[in-house]
Amino acid sequence: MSRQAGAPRFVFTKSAPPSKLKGYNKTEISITGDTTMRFDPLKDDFSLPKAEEKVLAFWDERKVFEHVNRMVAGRPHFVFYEGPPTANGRPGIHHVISRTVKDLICRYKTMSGYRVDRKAGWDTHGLPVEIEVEKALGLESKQKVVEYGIAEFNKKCRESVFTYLEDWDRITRRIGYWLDLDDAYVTLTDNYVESVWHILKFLHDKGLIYKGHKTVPYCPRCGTALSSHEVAQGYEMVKDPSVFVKVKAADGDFSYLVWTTTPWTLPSNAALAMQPKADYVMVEHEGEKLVLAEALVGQVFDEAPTVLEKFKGSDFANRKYEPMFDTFADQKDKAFFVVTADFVTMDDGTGIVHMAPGFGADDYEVGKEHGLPVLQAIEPNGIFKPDSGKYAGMWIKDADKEITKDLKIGGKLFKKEQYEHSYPFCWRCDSPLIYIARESWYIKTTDFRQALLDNNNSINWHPDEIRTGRMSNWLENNVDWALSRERFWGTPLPIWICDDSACGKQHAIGSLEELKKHATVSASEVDETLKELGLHRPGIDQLKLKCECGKTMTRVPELIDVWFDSGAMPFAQWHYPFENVDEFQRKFPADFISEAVDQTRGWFYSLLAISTMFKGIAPFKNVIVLEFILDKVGKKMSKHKGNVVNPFETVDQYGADPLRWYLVSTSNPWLPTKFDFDGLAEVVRKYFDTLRNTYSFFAIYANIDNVAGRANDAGKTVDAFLEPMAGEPTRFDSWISSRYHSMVTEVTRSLDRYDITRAVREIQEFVIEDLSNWYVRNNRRRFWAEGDDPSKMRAYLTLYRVLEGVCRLSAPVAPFVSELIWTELTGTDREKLGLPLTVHLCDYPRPVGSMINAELEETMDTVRRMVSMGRAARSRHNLKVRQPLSTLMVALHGKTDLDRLLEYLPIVRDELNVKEIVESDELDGYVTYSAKLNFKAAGPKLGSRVKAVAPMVQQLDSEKVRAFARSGEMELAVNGDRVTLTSDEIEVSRIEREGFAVETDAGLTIALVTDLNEDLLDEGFAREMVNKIQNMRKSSGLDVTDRITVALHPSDRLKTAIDRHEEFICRETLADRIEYDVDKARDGAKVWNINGEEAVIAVTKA
RNA sequence: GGGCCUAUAGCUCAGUUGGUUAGAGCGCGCGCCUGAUAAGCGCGAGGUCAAUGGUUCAACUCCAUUUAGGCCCA
Repeated sequence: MSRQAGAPRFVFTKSAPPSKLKGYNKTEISITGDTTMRFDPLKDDFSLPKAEEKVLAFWDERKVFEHVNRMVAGRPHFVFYEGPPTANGRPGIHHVISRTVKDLICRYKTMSGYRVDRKAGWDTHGLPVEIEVEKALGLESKQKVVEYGIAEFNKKCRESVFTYLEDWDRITRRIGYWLDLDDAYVTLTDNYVESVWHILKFLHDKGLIYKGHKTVPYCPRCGTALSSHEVAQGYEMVKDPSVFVKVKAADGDFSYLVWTTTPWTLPSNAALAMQPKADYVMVEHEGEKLVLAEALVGQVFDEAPTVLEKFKGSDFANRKYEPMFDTFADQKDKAFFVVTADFVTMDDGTGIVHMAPGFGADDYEVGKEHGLPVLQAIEPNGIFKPDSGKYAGMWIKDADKEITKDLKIGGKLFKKEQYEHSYPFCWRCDSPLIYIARESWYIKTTDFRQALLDNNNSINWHPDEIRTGRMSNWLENNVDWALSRERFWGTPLPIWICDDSACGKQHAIGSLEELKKHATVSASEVDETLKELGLHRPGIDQLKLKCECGKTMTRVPELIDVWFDSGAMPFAQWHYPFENVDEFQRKFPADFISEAVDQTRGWFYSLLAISTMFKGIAPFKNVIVLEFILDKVGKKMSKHKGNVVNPFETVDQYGADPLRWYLVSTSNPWLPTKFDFDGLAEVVRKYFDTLRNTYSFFAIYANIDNVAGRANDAGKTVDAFLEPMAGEPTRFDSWISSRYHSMVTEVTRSLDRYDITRAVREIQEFVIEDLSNWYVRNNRRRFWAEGDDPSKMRAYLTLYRVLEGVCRLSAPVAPFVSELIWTELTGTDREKLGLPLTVHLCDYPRPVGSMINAELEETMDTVRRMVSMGRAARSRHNLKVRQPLSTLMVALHGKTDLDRLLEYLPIVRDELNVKEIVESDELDGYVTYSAKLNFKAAGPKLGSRVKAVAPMVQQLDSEKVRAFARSGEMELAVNGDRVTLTSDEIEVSRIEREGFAVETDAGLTIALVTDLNEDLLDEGFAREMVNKIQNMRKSSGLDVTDRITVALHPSDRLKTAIDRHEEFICRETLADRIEYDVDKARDGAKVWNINGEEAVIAVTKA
């Protein structure tokens, strides 16, 4: 969207005549659209979500993100890596928290003087993508994909990965996550793949990539092996058949009792395994002789059978048996005998294990030792092979039943039960996984175990338990990385093997250039072959290499694990080492990353493993590990539970800032967060409304004095304009400044430690409690002063500075509201005045030590406590604050110095509406003393005598405690010993005696004198009158500055009071005069009961 | 089966190196205040700090076991 230079976007209106706007150009920077020379109070029809949209429009129009990036270009780098999501699913609420955390840290570091580049990234390969496309195309198996055509299929995959790109861009933008989406790294690009190839070649040429024959968890439906972290995601409790089979010995008149939970593997049986050291027995059961482990007899038989003979497992070694099925009858010479193996346990079953080396890791290993054949009656897709007899073409789970039935018919079934255990299913398609011996490529990560552990320890994990616990455990149990995948859409494994098996040479290709150099066809033919899909199947498969031996080489058919793609991003995002070598060096390793805890074995591991192997160091220094977001009752969010929170709707309703604030303030991001809309609404009410109202208060009064307009006329910032007019700071001003800087200390310290929640809570507490509920509340009157009263100007300046600081302080968390209020506050021509265009370019507040006055803060605490106690005393004695009382008596018990409090007593006087405050020891008469041992102080000194001393102290009578309170020392006899206790070791408390308005708290007792005389009553009536008139002003819709006329018909008692306080009443209510001819029927007239006296009151605009 | 985390008021969360009266906000009841605030203030009800055992003068806190939930690994 472009517009002509100088063309105004808004028309100047009403109270801001152009003549007053010399050198001012608020149109350039107005977010709210209020172009007048004033602070927009953000009142009335204010809507947070709408205001955020305006901020977004401002960011867009002024290209604020790009502007920020330009302005910080010369600064030191703070390196951030974006973990790439896949855009073939919709973004959810959990993406909002992860993006909030990332954005927050990046904004904080930017404001703290760093340059933070925020390169986006997209993960575009892998099985999840293929599954989606298969579903869309209705392809049910790998074979169907081949029939459909790999080229067409992969083209669809390439389109699919950006299906929801628009949603992702939209949520990213809407929640204010500043990310460079235009310069994203994309794992499917040739440049990216080429960098990955470079690393793979590096590893291959170091001998770290090998081809193994291993038993892998394999999804028959997806047609691929799964990595361990994929398998882990799919465990479920299921009931499987548990069958006990009688296997006839070939050399004796008995049967081995064999147990399995996978009957479909029985036709692929090659041997039986027994524990060599364990005891076995031969028992007689229904006329048959059965062999099983002695330890398991009780579990297998309901009634103990007769034991005929005892053996050791080793006694059966190498003894032949008759195969259960004739599928592999031709293997008779090599198979079907008993082996002994240590892995056989006595935990369950019969102690005799059915061995199918084709379908089990232990079976395979043991089989290799004993030279057993790998018998596989089924295809990897879970279907029985055509030559496997009657089961041919049958699905394994169906075959379970058939096989069991056949065993029964053949008299070979001993018994059949259901067995409940946890079994892995494919995390994508939910098919049961099978363990099957496959050829697969591996990376020897086990060679780096120690380096991985060391590098892991160099990382600051938040929380630290991940480093010491979960990640360390995982690394200690590291197994070689199963790299290859037998699929279609992914980075091809760049290894070519000579077609001549006698030669068998392998060649890993590390670049496109190298590929062209070694290809059997010309460079341009290579380009032509790869034109359509780049470095992907099927084009890449067609390219052959020339082998040194003169023959041709063919690429292996496999792709690589998609985790390798994302783990290679520190390098591949720059197309390193082919380009951007400097860029890479500046940005490796990362200072900060953040993802959810499920990435421990995913991205966190793949990053760490690749960087460790390739560069020897950890690829990131700090990481915040996020927990999941659960629903309100703590259940995991999932589509079929219908408890998924839609981030778009949530943001539209509540606003992005409250959502961000809520997510990071409600609990630490590394704890599971229970998402609750009520909590979110509370954040809006408690924090955002309070902050906005505090700002509005400033805006309303500052506008009455035309502060913004006059500052602009003077060509000054608001700050610089107010400063010379401001009087000396009051103690209140100094206090709020001190509190502000103390809070900044806490916030920056927390953020530097990545303790986001702590920081946000500090800000929130400060704004609500200190700024709004104490500073503004107690200083309102100063804002009402006429003219350029110095105290008022100081109050403006103080409040202005704190608000401006809070905006900068909260900008990383709440980027919209901060921007909105900050631009309003500084709303003259910021750039001309040397201010940044946006709050996000400001320096982050740093505490100024000289502004902090700990003593002042402590004293104010006491004052607040005093007020709070006074209110409690009034409340309990039913004394309204509007009724003045003569005297507040205060007794300070040593700890606080009254001299320090003196200056604040007017505050207390106002808050509690008393005429005078006196310090008095006389309070002793109003209270009863009691004492309690201070265990923390006295415990270490007294040790086990605590138990004896504590009740003695508690039982001291009021007089003794009072004496102690004065002397500060006490001697007690404990079991013959004399113990001296000092004032630190005993807590004295005072309890109000019946009939007095007394409150007491540590170090402080107050008493209200509750006697009322005529003068006090008169003043009480006058205050009531003011209150009623103010209420009527408000309800009749008068403006706060309108002058009024008051018409009254009071009782005689009231009239006396009004006469004596007429001036006070008029001043407080902005009344020009009070008339005494009120017509009860007149519009707006109301009858009030005032402390038992009646009055008719009417209010009209003068 | 193993590792890590979590369990505190009806709800969401604090709780320092162990110290006896376990706090806050929301919600609830009563009262007050209001010339910024859909706010605020005061009082009240509401807790076997998941359970059991141990260490200690003293345990929400440290140790062990158990239960429930979460994540990860088998």
